[in-house]
Amino acid sequence: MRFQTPRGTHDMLPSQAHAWHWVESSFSKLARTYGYSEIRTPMFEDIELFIRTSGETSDVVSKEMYEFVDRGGRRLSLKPEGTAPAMRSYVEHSLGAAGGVTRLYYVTPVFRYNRPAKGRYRQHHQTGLELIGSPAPEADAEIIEMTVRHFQALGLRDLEVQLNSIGREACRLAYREAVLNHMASYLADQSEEFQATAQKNPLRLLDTKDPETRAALEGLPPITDYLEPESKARLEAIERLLAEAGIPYRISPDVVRGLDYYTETVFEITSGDLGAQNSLCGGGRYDNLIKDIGGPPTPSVGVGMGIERALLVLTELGLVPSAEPPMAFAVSGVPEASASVRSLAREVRAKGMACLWDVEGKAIKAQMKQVDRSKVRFALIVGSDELAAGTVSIREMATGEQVVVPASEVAAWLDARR
RNA sequence: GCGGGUGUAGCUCAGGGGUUAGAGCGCCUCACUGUGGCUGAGGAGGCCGUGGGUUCGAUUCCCAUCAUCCGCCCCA
Repeated sequence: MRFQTPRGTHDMLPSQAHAWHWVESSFSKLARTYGYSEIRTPMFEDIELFIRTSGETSDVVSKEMYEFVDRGGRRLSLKPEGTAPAMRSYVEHSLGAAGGVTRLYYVTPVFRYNRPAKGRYRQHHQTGLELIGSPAPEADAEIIEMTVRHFQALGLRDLEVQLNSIGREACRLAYREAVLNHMASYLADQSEEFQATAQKNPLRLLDTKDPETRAALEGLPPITDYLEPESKARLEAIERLLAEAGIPYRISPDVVRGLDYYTETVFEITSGDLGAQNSLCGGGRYDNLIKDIGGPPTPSVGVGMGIERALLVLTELGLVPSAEPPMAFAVSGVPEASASVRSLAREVRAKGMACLWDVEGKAIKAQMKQVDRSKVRFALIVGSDELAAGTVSIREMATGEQVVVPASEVAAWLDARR
């Protein structure tokens, strides 16, 4: 019996590790420059946390959670998104007690039981940002700007933020009526399931790709026409702030998001290089979430960014930098040189440079082959001549040039060339 | 959850109802004599995804299943 990764999951192989480190470290570095601190929460939570926040009727909760009952009878779910767990922790540990706003970032796997496709996996990974405790539009803009800066730092250009506001409760109720009235004759011909969705959350209809539904939506005023004055002012303020930051954006009435906790601001960034799953990130404001899970009313805004999707685009565009080659490989030309090679390797490593060697003590030819394969920059060769003279022949693999250096100076010699 | 494509060597892929299933790349050995790459000569490696069916005979045809890819839905 041979085993393979469960459906929709992937091993992160050694050949891909540096690309992941690159994205993650670029992200965390950026987050820290804005004053964000990392938070790590468990891989699973009380399932009720997600039902309360994302909403019973959301796709994520209704059909995509990895839920299970543990041996103690607790109903749990692998985390399907990053915000609710972070807010659970914020409330549980009273992270807001210090006063002012709280800025958090995270890097986490998330799990959704959906059908795998390009850019859509059952376990994928997200980087995320949460700015907790401020109703200011400057907070919304900071999150959006950071998201753009993150993708820019990785080398992506031609990014366009798709921004929208879905208003507060009163606005959404009014808009729901408007959608249902506008679509009444069209809906009458649709399946019961489709009608039920339309009743429960008419906003879901707006981002459809079905041409007939699109046609039926023709002439429907955007939700932004129904915004309360405060919401409208917020949206306009965000627009000004983005313009000030030089960030291209577009108001997209179709962007509505699939999680119920969003209020007012929602946004996405999409990529043409991704196919059907073209969203690189999604975020927005969630002013009621913390209150809904038992915390104090705490207006907040955040974003989640997909690492796999970013890597898909970056790979497509050839923007993933190649891994830095190891510095050296210590080769023993004769068996007696073995101890010298080990001590040489130790000295190089002590200076913080990578140095490999052949634990099996193979013939020099075989070792040189390993040197070639391991893509190191320098081979440090100790044969009988070098052993007698207390020297090392250093061969630069790319050019074949070779110099003789006193053994005691090798580490410094390499250090000067990195 | 629905529709379609694809599963043959480590990788990318060809093939085809009938004795030992192929290529390129990769891997191993040897030659080029303290030293990799280049070249030449050898070699290893496949229950043709899995289970059933049709057939004298299946890796090839049919069905199922699993995986994967592309759409739909949804999203990261």
